[in-house]
Amino acid sequence: MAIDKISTLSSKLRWGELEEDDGEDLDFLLPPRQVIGPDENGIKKVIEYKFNDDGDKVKITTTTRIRKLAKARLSKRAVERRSWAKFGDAVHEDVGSRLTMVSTEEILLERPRAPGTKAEETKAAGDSMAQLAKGGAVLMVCRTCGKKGDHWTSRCPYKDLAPQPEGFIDKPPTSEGPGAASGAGKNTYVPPGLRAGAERTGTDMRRRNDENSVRVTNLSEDTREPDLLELFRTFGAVSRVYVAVDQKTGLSRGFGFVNFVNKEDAERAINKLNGYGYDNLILRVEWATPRSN
DNA sequence: AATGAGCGG
Repeated sequence: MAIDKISTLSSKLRWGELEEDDGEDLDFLLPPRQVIGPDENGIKKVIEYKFNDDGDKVKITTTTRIRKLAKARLSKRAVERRSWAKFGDAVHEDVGSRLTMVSTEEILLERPRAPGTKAEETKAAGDSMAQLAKGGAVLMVCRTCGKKGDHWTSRCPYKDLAPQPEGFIDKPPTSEGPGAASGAGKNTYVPPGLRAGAERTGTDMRRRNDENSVRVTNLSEDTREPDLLELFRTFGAVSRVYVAVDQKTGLSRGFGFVNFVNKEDAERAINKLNGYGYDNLILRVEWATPRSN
């Protein structure tokens, strides 16, 4: 740092007086501060003017080296990166001017999917959009027969006729049939027991067996599901018991259903328990008609 | 007298 005396204040303006006056600041009398550089060597000069304690006007030159110091801390690679051309949002920035940018670029993530299914998906989405435009909701498209707005896959009237989905990748799906139309089963894992050629037992385990459903009416008001189970399980495996309960009052509505795994057991239960006295009432036990939607 | 809830894409 260099300090050069430039001039001495006039006798009129004594430093001591100035300080004691209302702290008046005479810096406005001084030339403005100047900053030169830093140059290519990282040399930066700051020139400022001040009054010293004796009231002399002095020029203070401060010389610092920035770049050199900074460079010493940077790795070679980091220094090299500074010369890289800017790209993206920083393309209009000067080389070396800014090291980081906040990216506003949109990144779309792709869902990994087997190739070839994309077009179908897009098309299906398009169909849905078209339906929405017409004002209809697009819930309920049967995956078995492809019919829209009529039934869920689990209630498809053709579910027993439809070809079962083929096995895993080693067996390509058939190109015709309603199953293929909906794209169901394609590249989808199918458990061995359900693959084509697997042994089929008489009962289809994927379906809830509403077939062996028994309706029980004239139950006393305090009969609950555990009671029904106790009463009916003596005839065979029971898959479900249900007692209709009023949603508001929580009171039993006096009837319920019992589902049997085996039809014969259901039949025997009906024969034995219909007309049977339970609590203080005579039970009615008969086949239940399949429930509506 | 009386025929269930809820689950989806």
